[in-house]
Amino acid sequence: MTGLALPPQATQVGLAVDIAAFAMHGGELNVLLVQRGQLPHARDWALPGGFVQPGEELHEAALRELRTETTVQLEPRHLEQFYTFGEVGRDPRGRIVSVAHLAVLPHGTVSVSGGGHTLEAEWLSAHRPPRLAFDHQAILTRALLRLQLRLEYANLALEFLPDTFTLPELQGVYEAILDRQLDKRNFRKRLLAQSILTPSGERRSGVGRPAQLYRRAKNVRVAAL
Amino acid sequence: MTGLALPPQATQVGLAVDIAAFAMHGGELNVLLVQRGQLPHARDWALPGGFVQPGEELHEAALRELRTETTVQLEPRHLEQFYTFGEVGRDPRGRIVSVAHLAVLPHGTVSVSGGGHTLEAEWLSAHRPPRLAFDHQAILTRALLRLQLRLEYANLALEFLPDTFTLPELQGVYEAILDRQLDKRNFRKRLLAQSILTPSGERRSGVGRPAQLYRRAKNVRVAAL
DNA sequence: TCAAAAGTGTTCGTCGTACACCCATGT
DNA sequence: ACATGGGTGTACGACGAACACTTTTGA
Repeated sequence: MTGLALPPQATQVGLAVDIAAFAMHGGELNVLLVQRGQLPHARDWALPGGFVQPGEELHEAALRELRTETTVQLEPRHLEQFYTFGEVGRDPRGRIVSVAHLAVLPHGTVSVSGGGHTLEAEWLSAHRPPRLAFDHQAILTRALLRLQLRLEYANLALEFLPDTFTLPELQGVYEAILDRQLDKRNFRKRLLAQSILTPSGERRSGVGRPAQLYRRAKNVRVAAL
Repeated sequence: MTGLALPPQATQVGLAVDIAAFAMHGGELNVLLVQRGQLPHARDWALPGGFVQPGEELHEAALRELRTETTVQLEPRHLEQFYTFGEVGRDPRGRIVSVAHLAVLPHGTVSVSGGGHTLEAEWLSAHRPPRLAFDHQAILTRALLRLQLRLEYANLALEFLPDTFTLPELQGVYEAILDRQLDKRNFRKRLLAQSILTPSGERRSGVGRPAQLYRRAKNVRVAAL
């Protein structure tokens, strides 16, 4: 670091992050929402988020807000910035620019509750959410688009599931994210052809015929960008 | 707007925009670079950019910086934000977060020269640029990736050309952006099948056989996101 | 034996890719 | 006539979409 100073024309704005955190619950794609405890928009639902602190990286701020505004314990399996919302009038408190992030939380991330400045935190339907504060509906819509894009040519669906899972479960994740039904035979053919799955040898019992369990093949990573 | 104030924990950071502006010159994809006139990185090449002003939208700031740092007259045919660079140490002057934009300038945007705080502005090779200041090489690389993505399923290539153009010229734009050769027959088949082009009836003479001129079909718009 | 969920193959259309020769003009 | 760049068609493989019945288990 040199001793150079910020030039005077450097506009100072509030820098925030908002997080659209997704997880699967009961076959539905859910998004993590908090109920605001402060003005503006007190008692309205909103995406978790908050101001970036000095010296804090953007993704660190996103992780911190997830942990302090909700009681999510597990680390996100995936976290990426996807768009920056900076429209002048988007926040009544002044010029606040928000770098929006998309997070995928692993299976088992169930119990959440409010913390910090929030009254409550809940997993709610991502495709049919309640009315949201600020421009958070626009942020959520864009997050869903990005998630659907990623599904196709990264393998983000695996991040929603535990280590071992069945093909019908994986298909359920795809269907919940795309919000439409898929053909079972085509889905299996396509997924198995990618050879990103290895059968674990075990089977999962329940009602009906037991399903083969799979796990992520070695050397398979989530694609970037 | 209400009288609500920014909460005290709202970190103030410098908010900037940087622009990767592309155009075709002599069959090569060029990017608009400026030579810095100030520290840090004085005399180094950099992407045009600067601080967002109070009450100014992000895309307005990008347009303003293009106009003041260079003498580009024409309006960009396409302008989109593509990533926000906010790493703590990316600028020695302090915490500066930059919303990076991708711009496409139309054909005929040739003469540029420095203005404002820049010594010089030039169109230089986008795929083989000189050494760049700050993290601008990373920004440029990401801009190129985004441009290549857009090429496929928006029709951004048309924005690089004048109203009427020949198919070999359009193919040249594709090849310059993708930085590889394409097959002439396959290219024509694919483009004509999209029915986004209509023959203008005229032909362009020169050396060799005259080429059919095309123009963008009515009702064809550049796709969003 | 029945209900419930898992598993399996084929056909067809579309799309990308590889590949070589003739055509129209200016000099 | 020749050099220069424009224009054309076919064959093949890969991939996505549509579509119905059999298998395995627990109750």
